[in-house]
Amino acid sequence: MSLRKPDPIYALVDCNNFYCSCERVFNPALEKKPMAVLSNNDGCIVARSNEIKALGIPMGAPMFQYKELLEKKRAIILSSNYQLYGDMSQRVMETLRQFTPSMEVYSIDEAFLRLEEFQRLDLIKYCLEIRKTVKQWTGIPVSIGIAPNKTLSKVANHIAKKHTKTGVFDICKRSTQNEILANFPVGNIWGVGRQLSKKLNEMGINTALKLRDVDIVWARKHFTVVGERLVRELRGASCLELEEVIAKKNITSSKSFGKLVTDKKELMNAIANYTTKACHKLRLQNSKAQGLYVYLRTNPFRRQDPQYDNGITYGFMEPSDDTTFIIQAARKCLEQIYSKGYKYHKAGIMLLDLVPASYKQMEMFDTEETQARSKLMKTIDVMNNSMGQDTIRFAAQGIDHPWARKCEHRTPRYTTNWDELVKVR
DNA sequence: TCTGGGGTCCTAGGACCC
DNA sequence: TCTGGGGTCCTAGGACCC
Repeated sequence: MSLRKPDPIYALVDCNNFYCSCERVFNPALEKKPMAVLSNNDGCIVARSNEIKALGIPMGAPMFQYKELLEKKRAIILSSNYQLYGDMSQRVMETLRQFTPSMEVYSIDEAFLRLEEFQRLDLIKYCLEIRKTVKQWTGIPVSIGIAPNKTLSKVANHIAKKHTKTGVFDICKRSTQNEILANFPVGNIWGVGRQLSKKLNEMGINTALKLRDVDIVWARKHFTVVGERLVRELRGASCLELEEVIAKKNITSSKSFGKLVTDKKELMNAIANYTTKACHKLRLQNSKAQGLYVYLRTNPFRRQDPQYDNGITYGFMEPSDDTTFIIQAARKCLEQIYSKGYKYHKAGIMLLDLVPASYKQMEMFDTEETQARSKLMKTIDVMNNSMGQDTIRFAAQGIDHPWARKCEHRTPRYTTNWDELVKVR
């Protein structure tokens, strides 16, 4: 009897056209119709139904370039509804957890599952069951790729989505790998972006199979450790681990404005809002930040305007999760980088070098005041969580937000707002 | 007119130390 | 005129992902 741990088996579960599918769950009339979901400020297309993909509209395309075509095709255009998608994502992930003890939530619509424990079962059948359950419990269709590592599970998922009726594909067998990789464009591999793809193609390496079979030392020399790891994974070794708990190392909040902003007060207002949002997230993951980065920039697409792009970091004496303190720090940063006369288009903040909130406090800083403030933050979070975002706000956030952009086509937040529940007549 | 937002990892190069 | 070498830490910037 061998006590050796079985080799890993990964399944990548990926929701099909996730944002579109979420919308369709609550409005079945959208089914089979061409539809797209726009980025935060209705600027770019960030989710496309199959019908839209068929029109050749790429991911991330600026809306204004395709407006005419979309209107002609009578496409349904929606603003993004992140509260809805976030909530639906949680439901999908909870469902997936029923099927394995080890899983990594990789993004809002993807999760890696480890399935080697279930090898005695027919894994394809098992995945079909997963797929059916997710659909039944949440209404969201998913595709599943089964493989010996993450990179190949991405390949398998791609095949599952595009070339199967079942939505499940297994690439564990060597012969299957040979066949699939030979026809898989190198640029579609996870981790091969535009630059790398261009370079590889120029070298004549245009399929995943060709990349798999290059010399490993050569791969390292030309494409660093990243390239070496890629090649190893294509060969079937598992180099990227499952990361079950991922505490973020930084938290960002930034947005481009609805109009160009010149006024320092308005900028401070926006920055206070971003800071508040980021601090809330920070406390949600039980972290504290050790520093802050604040940046401002003009619109690089407006060639006619003088350009400005500047940021500044601010280190804290002590890790903090206190919104009031961090807003003050952000104010100091803004004072330093604000320059009069520019038309600003975007501002953002980043909470840096996060550490666990339990991180040992230096006694001199752990005063009654900081303890009281920490209690205050908790109270604010509890109230805002139960009564809605920004029920309690900080003065610096301001009341009017003339810089904010609208989302003109947002659907109701069916699952998270009492006022917006689905009405059954 | 209109071009997202939130992340990670890796490398190169400078500063600094002995 | 000669002008070390190795190590670490930090930061900026590039590339990639969803």
